[in-house]
Parts: sequence; C-alpha cells; structure tokens
Amino acid sequence: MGRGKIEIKRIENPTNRQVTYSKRRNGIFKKAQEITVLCDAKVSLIMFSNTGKFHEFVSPTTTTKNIFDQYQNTLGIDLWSTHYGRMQETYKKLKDVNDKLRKQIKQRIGEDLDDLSMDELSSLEQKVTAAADVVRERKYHVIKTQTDTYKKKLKSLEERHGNILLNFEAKYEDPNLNYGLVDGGDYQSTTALSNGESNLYAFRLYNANFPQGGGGFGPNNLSLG
Amino acid sequence: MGRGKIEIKRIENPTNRQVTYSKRRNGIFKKAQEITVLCDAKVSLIMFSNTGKFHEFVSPTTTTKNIFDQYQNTLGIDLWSTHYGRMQETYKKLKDVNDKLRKQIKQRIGEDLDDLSMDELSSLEQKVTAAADVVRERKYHVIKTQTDTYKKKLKSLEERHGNILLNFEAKYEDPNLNYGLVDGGDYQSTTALSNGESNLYAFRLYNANFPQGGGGFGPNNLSLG
DNA sequence: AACTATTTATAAGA
DNA sequence: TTCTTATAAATAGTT
Repeated sequence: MGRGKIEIKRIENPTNRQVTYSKRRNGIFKKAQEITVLCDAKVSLIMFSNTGKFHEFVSPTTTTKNIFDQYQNTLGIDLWSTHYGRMQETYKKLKDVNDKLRKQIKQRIGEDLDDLSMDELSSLEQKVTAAADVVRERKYHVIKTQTDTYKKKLKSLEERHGNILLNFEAKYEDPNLNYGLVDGGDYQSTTALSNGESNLYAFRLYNANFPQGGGGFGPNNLSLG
Repeated sequence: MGRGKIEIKRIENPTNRQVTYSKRRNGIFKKAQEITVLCDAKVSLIMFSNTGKFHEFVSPTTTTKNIFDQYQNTLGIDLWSTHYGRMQETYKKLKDVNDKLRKQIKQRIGEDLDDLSMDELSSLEQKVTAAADVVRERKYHVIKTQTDTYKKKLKSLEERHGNILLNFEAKYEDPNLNYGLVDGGDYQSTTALSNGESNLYAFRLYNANFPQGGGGFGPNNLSLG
C-alpha cells in the first residue's frame, strides 16, 4: 500500500524508519480506536519507538490499569505476584538469618544465656575462651611486628647518628668521646639505652600506634536493637 | 475498505460485530508485527472483545512485563511497584546488616582479624574476655542451681526412705537397725554418705544433665558462608 | 507535512 | 470460520 511494495524487515535509514514509525503508529492507533467503537472492544496499545519514545492508546471505556488487571486475571496468575511472593519469601529468610546471627552474637557477648543448658554453656565457654586466645595472640603478633619495625627504624637512625658522630670525631680528632653503636637486643633495653632525638622520635611513634586503652571500637558498635 | 464504506460506530448485529472484530483484530496484530520489525519498535497490544475474549500481541524483542515496567517508568507514576521498590530497598538493607553481623561474629570467633588495628584488637580482646567471664559465671550459676535442686530432691528422697525404715522398725520392733537421716551438707558429702536406690537415681540425673564434654552446639553452628 | 500511485485491509457475500 | 472480491483505507516514495 504505497508507491511500491516493501519487504517487512528493519528499515536501516533512521530518518525513514522514524517517518514510517510515525505514519504506521497513527494507522494502528486509528485501527485500535475503530475496533474499540465498532466492536465494543477494550484495547490497550503501548508502543516504544526504537529511540525510546512512548505512545499509548487505551479504549476510552477503560483504563490501562484495568486492562493490566484483567490481563493478569485472564492469564490465570500474574506477572507480579510471583516476584512479589518470592520477594516476601526471601525477605522472611533474610530476617530469620538476621535473627539467628543476632542471637549468636548476643550469646557470644554474654547476653541471653538463660535458655542455654549446661552442655551448651560449656561449649560456648570453650568457644569464647578460644576466641579470646586467638584475639590475644593476634594482638601480641601485631605488637611484635610493630616493635620489630620500630626497632629496625631506631637502629637505622642510631647508625646514622653514630656515623655522624664518627665523622665528627674524625674531623676534630677527639678520642675521648664514645658514642658506640647500640646493637640489637629487645626493644625495651634498646630504648632504655638510647637517648636524644632518635629515641624521642621512636617513642612518639610508639604512642601514636599503641594506645592500650579500650576506647570505642567502630565496627563492633553495630546496634543490636 | 470493503465493498462499502462503513460508519465508525458500534455494530449492533452481534454476529457481524464478532466477525468484524476477528478480521480487524488480525489486521491490527499484523500491523503491530510489521511496525515492530520495520521500525524496531516495542509494542504491547492487549485486547478484550465485548464477549470477554482475550488476545494479545507483544513484540518478540520484549515481554509484556517489560512493557508494563517501562510504561510505569515512563509515566513516572507507577501502578504496583511502590511495594516492590520499597521491598528491594528493605532487603538490600537487611543484607547489609547481615553482612555486618557476620563480620562481627567472625571477629568475635577470632577470624578476619588481619585488618584490625592495635586499639581495635585491644578493645575486641577486652570484650571477648569479658564475654568469656560472663559465660563462665553463668555456667557456675547453673551448676550451683542444679546442684541445690538435686540436693533438695535427694534430701527429700532420703527422708522418705528414712520414714519407710522407721515404719519398718516400728512394725518389726528391731532396735538394732539404724538408718538415721542424713542432714544437709554439700552435695559432694551428701552423695558420699548416701547409699541405695535413692542415690543411684540422683546420680543418673546428674549424668543426664551435666555432660562436661563440648560436643556440637546446635544454635551456634549456623553457617557463616 | 502534503501528495498520490499503489498496496493492503476489509465489508459483504458465499 | 474461511474464501472471495470489490472497494475503502493505508502508506511508500516523492515533493
């Protein structure tokens, strides 16, 4: 129905496609309107062009939502309740898991122990104690690692300091001065023997990273309400 | 477009209306199919005849639900998904909370400690140790309570036993037998002094309720995967 | 957006 | 329902 017959396949020229879309869309809408009137039918016609433009026709005797509802009724069961039902299931499961996790945490914190039997209590005690051990060991590990690091830094600083002094001695040829290098040993003895700027620096670092007090502990302050 | 021109108004003859509906419906579906292909459009066409018969066309590139969703997005307002969207948000939050709880538990168990700083570790250690204390105290409390209970039961049983013996003595007038009542004391000494059926019964109870070994602990075996 | 040659849809009849 | 066919309507290509 036009100057020439066309094959029904995607129109590659975008302008052409857009024009055809517009013309045919009007055609279909007119047909929809006509069948609505002629045959007393209810029609919902929703179209999105390939550019995303939206057009719709609904029979004036109804609404889009009505059509959708009727559509779902007719198809027996509908598009959303399935999702909806699944969602509610998932939600319930998530909540259950959540509750269990909370309960578990509470017991590990030492709350809600009233319902536990002796063997449950014993098992819990064992676990919590074990956890305390692990945490303590980890803490010692971190302390040791950091101590080693600072020891090395300190040693390096003192070697440099010592070299400067040796250079100084060499320059002024004063054999009475003796700033011999301090070697190894543990951190305590090393700091005890040290003096001057390098030691102050190390001490400042120590304080900044090793606060022993148990202040607020961000990640663990999650509300259990 | 037919043998004669028709006016666009309701066809009163039901048969005729039905026939026209059928023919025009096919016409519209064909057009919908064509515009889908030619113009790369997405179409949802739902029709109900006046007799309630349902027919639909959807572009093969999409689904009716998709069209509906897109429809709702486009119109800004939506017909169903207020619930839907809220639900999705809600359970995203639930999931997040679950993850945080899991992390917290892991740390309390003594896993995933690598990212914790010294002060965090110290705080955690303090908390876990405190929890261990609470659990231990609770265990002792339960032990004491149960011990007291059994002690009372035992005493009661022994009193009854004693009375039976007294009655027996009274009946047979045998003054040589002496099963004098055992009084109070702690559980250990009481059981040590006791003998016969009443004691066996108490011992059985003790075993059934006080297994000291730390076997599986149901509620705490929740998977942390 | 309008025009128009042609194709397509369909009303009426079978 | 489906087929036929005369005719109305839609529209492809053009302006």
